[in-house]
Amino acid sequence: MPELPEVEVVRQSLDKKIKQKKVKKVIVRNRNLRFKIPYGFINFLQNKKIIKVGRFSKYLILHLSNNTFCLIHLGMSGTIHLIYEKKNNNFITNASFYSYLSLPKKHNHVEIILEKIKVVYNDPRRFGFFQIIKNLESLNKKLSLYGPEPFDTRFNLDYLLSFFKKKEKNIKNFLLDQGFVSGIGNIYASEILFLSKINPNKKAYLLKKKDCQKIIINSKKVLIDAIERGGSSIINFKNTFGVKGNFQKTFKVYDREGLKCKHKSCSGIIQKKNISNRSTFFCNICQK
DNA sequence: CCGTTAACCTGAGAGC
DNA sequence: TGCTCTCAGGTTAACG
Repeated sequence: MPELPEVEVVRQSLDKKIKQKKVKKVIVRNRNLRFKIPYGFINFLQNKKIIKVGRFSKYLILHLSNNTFCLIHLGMSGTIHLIYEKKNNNFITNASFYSYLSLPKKHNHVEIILEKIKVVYNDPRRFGFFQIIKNLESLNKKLSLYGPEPFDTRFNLDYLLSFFKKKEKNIKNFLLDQGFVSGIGNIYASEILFLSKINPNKKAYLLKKKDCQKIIINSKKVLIDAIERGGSSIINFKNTFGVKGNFQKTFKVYDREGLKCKHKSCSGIIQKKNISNRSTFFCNICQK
């Protein structure tokens, strides 16, 4: 589900609604996520204050009191929903809220109950995970394993050219490689390469300066546009209030197999090909 | 070191 | 209706 823009949309509403609130109770219904939720998880969160909600790449970062942190990764199908408390310990429950959202309630694996509001983590495929981090040093160490986000000044021409040197791997795979650049996923990789008129199969070492510049510019552009439109909702992405994003309505290539290329004066038809087990959409005519 | 593949899961939709 | 098959926003261990 979630690439950087979707995670950012979730972050914004989470931060607005749970910042400065204290964790009253934590319920773990199913600890078998991608990584098993550690047994100390509940005690770690309990009674801590959520200072703010941050994000790096596709991770949500709960900044907690005592300089501690909780990372949340949404995997493929994770969503986070906020539920308000009506009266004392009486949260708006199944009947109204869940039918309204058509949420598969059985996949609510974790609940974090705060003052007047609770955070519910729902994830049918269980590819997402939680991670507790005990100090700032450990957080930085963990995040340093990832490449810069496209917005980072380190994501520049020199960086791309030196990274691509002698690399046989195709550019599509590089955009998905979180050690190279973090935050881009399968949808936005296709979109970025389309705008840049670069063929996803192109080997990285063959890319020219101009190509790299286009990739840098369009990576930022695509992600920012997507954030502004509330992310992309293909199957089940929803923000914390159960509302879908809109970026999928403006896809230029993703999910457009067999349709006309959207570049001006190009007569191409969008193709779908499997590259490294991921669907990839592109125009064979204008993406060289 | 480099690049690719399979595996982790559930559910939706297509085709028969 | 129901069965089988394919596919889905991510990551990573294991392999050649």
